[in-house]
Amino acid sequence: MRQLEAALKAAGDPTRTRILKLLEDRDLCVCQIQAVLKLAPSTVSKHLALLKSAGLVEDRREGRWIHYRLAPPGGMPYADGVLSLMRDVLQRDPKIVEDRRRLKQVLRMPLAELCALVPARPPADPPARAETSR
Amino acid sequence: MRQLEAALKAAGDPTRTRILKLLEDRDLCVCQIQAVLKLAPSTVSKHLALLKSAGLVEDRREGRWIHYRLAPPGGMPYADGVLSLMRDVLQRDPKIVEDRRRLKQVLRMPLAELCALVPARPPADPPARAETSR
DNA sequence: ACTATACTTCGCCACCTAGCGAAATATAGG
DNA sequence: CCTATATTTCGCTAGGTGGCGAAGTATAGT
Repeated sequence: MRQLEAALKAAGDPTRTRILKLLEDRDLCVCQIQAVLKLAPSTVSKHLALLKSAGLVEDRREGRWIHYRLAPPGGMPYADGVLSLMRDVLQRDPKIVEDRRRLKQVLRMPLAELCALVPARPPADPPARAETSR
Repeated sequence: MRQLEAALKAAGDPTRTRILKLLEDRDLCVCQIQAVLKLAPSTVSKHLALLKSAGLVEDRREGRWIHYRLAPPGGMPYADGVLSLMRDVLQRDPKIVEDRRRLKQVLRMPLAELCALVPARPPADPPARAETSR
């Protein structure tokens, strides 16, 4: 029962729902997900950890990056059911569609470039030697 | 997306999961559910209200009693999916099995008797003319 | 009308959770 | 080893949630 609860709670948060829908098409590394969701890295990381502990996703290190993908069938007992439910759902949801659109753009650029700009800064961000602190 | 979230959150709480599994076999009134779960009436009521607002159950007044049942297909968009997921699941879970066992006993007695003893009082409860108020 | 009964609503409390930024960890490359 | 980068962990805060009891609402019966 705990496991079902974990899977349903994991899927039942809107941010994590968005992550699951993003991962439907392809594996993604944290910074790509972050670029689409526009949330702090720590926040994204926490969501991914929770999804993983619920058995809905798995991760795999690839150099400096950690790629996440939907868990394949046969893992934790209720993950399959929840994942296939999620797969059938929200295909036309505006937020999900918008996320997919943004993902397409994100996938255009190499990881190295992407992660540099991911904190969602306005395009122009001159170094601006701020000597104020210390 | 809000509706999917509501359905998943509704199903993702262990107490509400137990309620949904109880309702699989037959409609039940609040006091029957309460008798099985052994929770305060206000607590059960709140859970039922939440399940209802998520579209997972519906209610129907029957004299003094309000009966709840699982929502039939074709209601809120994601209720069906979540309900059929729930139906396939936890059939052997010890808590669920125990609930079903208790439910069988509860169904043996008429509603009138049941509700009287539901607050889980010790068997003897003398009237004790309390003239204190008014 | 009043009382009793079945439920719901309200107010409260303890706990959990999503978000952030700062600090820690891990890998790549000099 | 040292720096840079990608991700996680930690500490915090604001808001959500499950439990309860008390008070309110609705129906049945007198």
